[in-house]
Order: sequence, then structure tokens, then C-alpha cells
Amino acid sequence: MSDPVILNAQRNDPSFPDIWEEINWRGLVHVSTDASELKELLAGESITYYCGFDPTAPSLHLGNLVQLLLMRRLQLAGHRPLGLVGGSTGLIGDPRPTAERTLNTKDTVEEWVGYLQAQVSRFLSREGENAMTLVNNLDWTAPLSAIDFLREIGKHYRVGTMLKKDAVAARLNSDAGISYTEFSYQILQGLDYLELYRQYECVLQTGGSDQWGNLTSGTDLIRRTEGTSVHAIGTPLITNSDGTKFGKSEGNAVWLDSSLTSPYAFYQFWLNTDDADVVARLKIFTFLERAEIERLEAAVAAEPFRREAQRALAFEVTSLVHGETATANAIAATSALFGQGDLAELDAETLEAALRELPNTTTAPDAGIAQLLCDTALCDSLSDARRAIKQGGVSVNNVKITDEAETISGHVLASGVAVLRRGKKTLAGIFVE
RNA sequence: GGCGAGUUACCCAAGCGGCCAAAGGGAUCUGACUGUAAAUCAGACUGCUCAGCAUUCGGGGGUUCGAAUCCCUCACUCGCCA
Repeated sequence: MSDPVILNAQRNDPSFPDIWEEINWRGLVHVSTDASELKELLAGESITYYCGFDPTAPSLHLGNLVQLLLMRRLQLAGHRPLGLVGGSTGLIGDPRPTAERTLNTKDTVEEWVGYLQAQVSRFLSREGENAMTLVNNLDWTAPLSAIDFLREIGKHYRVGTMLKKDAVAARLNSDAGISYTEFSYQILQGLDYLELYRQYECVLQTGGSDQWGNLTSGTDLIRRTEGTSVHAIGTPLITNSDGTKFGKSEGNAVWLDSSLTSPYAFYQFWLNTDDADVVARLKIFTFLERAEIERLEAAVAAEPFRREAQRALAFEVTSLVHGETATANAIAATSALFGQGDLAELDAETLEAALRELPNTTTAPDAGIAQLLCDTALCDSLSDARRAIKQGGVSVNNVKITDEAETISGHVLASGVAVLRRGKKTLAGIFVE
């Protein structure tokens, strides 16, 4: 699945004196261990670093992409990544601030581990001197007995320190409380870092700043057991300037897996980035260089309506995640569906491909439009569909529908398809047989 | 353990026997404007075989021609006193 063309085209911006400067400029460092030491370490000989991904879902999402890109930038700077997929930590679950997680079955977690490993592999090069190595913490935790775990690892942890970690403290203060299982999570993550230090001389761990307590769990453990100082970098929590949560589209997570979030939806997500956020996103999510990002920043300021920066962002990130072909299709779909042109004049193949990207349904030629709105999930119920039509919010092939009892029959294009639209940007494909 | 207050649609919140499918605000959706934006204005926001009908106001039961509104009971939440 990895796309060597895309990976080979990536490089860090040579206008920065070193990688530490660049990742700081890109806003990827929120907290870290000693900054001057890190700067020196990253500018020197190749080091080994790691970042972990827990299989809590069948796919990674945009939050994970931030980590993957930071890893890739460090790899491009000559360092050696370890991609850890948490076969064991995924069985435990890190404490979320609000509530206890529901445990997934071992079979499910194992299946998800496979999916995540494949995804991680696509973003990091597996060629050359500093090729990425996949590791799974189940390999070293599964053989460990509870007694050995408590004697060799547990002895280095003070409960007082563990209780003070934000993730734990938040839960202790909430009605949900916290199970011993989740309370133990930080020890497992610390153990991972120690193990990777011993096996691979891994001296840097990256992760989200919300994981900071888990990152320092490892650096502390290594200091105690090995007497060495190792490093950690916490990336900032990405927020939208309007206060909404980043990485959600219509309330759903934006996934990297194309079967969970279609390339078209993915492209649309980025294209709809707010002006106020687009520059920060370009820095974090693309390999565009500083000069180009500054040019785009000026473009947003001067001609916001052209949305050049959003287009660049959507193109870059979609290419990165879904490849050139899927991106070209998403762009073609976008211009076909949002363009001013007559849909009937579009070539059938482009249009059909575009409709396949959308929620779509196959139907008989006399199906009611209101029913089709429900079938494609554009509306919640027939009443909702009728209401939408009454309000003038529904069109087929860009022709407004006014009669709520109208059928699709008069609207089918020569190629046997129709474009159903609710509002401005909620679309669905209709295939008539 | 004792006393008191509460549980209304996605969220907050009015209603206290018929005029209640249920005020108001937020969220959301649609229209106008626009850049597939923000802000603003307007409309919608239980379902259906839709000028009508069905189901809804914590659960169950009852009173009444008629209940979100009154009574009984169960569950949960929150105050005050032990």
C-alpha cells in the first residue's frame, strides 16, 4: 500500500538550519524534555525514536496523522523510526478524561493491530539505512508474568506520582472513577519505552501532549533503571479557531481508511478549512516549504475567496493519504458536483466515479425523491425529506424540486444516474436501473 | 436514617386539568447574502398513508368526558439535617 512515489518526493525544508528548528516552526512541539539537548541530539548522528498507536479502532485518524508526519520528518532528517502498534496497550486502554473504556475482545484488537500496522507502514519509508521498523508491545508484555511485572517494573513506580498524572487525576475527580486496569496503563507505556531503549537504543518518544504523562512515565523509568536521560516530544492538541473540535466532519471522526472516510469526503474536509486555521494546517500536515506556505498565507489575506491555500492543503493531504489517483478523482468529483457546468455535458465516466464517492443508492426509475433522500441518509425520515423539499432545499441535477411527491423518473441523465442534493453541499448519487 | 426539591423533545428550560406536538434559548438543518466561508436576517426542527391521524412530557397504575398538568406506586438525581 505504501506509495514510494509520494514518499520519495518528500523532504524537509532546507531553509531551516536543522530539523528541530523546522518542527518548532511547524508548531509540532508543545512540550518536550530539555530543548537544547534535543536540538543537539536531532542535529547529530542518527538516533532511534518511537511513537505508539493503540488499536482502539480499525483505522487511524487525523490525530494520529500528526504523529505520523512528525515521525516522517524526523526520518527524513536521518533518524530511525520504530512504529509501535500497541497489541498489549490496546487490550488495556489509556484512561480517557470522562469515562472508563469498554474493553474490546482480543480477536478484535489483534485484527485492528494488522490494519494499523499497514497504515503506519504507508507513511514511513521501509528502505535504506534508517528504515522504519514495526514493533508490537504484545511481544514483550505477553511473556511477562504478573509477578515479574510487579517485581521488576512496579517497584520503580510510586503511587503518589501515578495519582498526580492529569489523566488519572481527572478520572479520580469524576463520577466515573478509574479501574485498576486503566490506572496501570502508564506503567505499560513506560515499560515499552524501556524495552525499546534496551532493544534498539531508542532515545526519543513522540506523542500527543495529552499523552505527556505516559511519555514521562517512560523517561522516568529509564532514568531509574538505566541511569540515562532519554527524550520525549509532545505535540500540541490541534484546535479549530471557532472552538469546534478538529478532525470531525459532521460529528464523525475523519479516518485515514478510505472505506471509513471516502477520499472525496476527506478532500472536502480539508477544502472546508477555515481561513483562520489553514496556515497552521499547512505547516503541520503538508511538506510544503516555508516560502510556499508564506506565499499561500499572503494569498489567503489578499484573496480569501479564491481559497488557494485550502485547495493546496486539500490536494497535499489527500495525495499523502490516498494517493494521486484518488485525489484526482476527488478533485474531478468536486468540480463536477460544485461546478457551474451542465451535468448532462459531463462525461459519464467522471460523473459516475464522482457519484461512487458519495453516499449513493440504486433504485427503480419511479422511486419518489423524498424516499431517495431517506435511502441516501440525506434526510432522517420521510417527514424530514418532505420538509426539506418544501423549504426549497432539495435539487436533482441542480434543478430545484418543489413537489414533494415527485419521482426521480423525469430527472435521470442519459447515463442512468442523477445527482441528488440537499442544501448546498450535501450530495448523494442515484443509480437507476 | 429524617425532611424537602426535582425528572419535559439533541442540550438548557417554561408549562401545573381542555386554547399543548408542548413557550423561550442553544445546537442542528434549510433559504437569502457569500468564497462549498464567517457574520447577519428569515424559516424549519416526533412520525406517518400529512389541511388528517398516530405516538410523546422518568417507568407502571389510577381519577376524569378530557392529564405534561391531579392521585398512588417504583426508579433515579439534587439540597438540608443526622
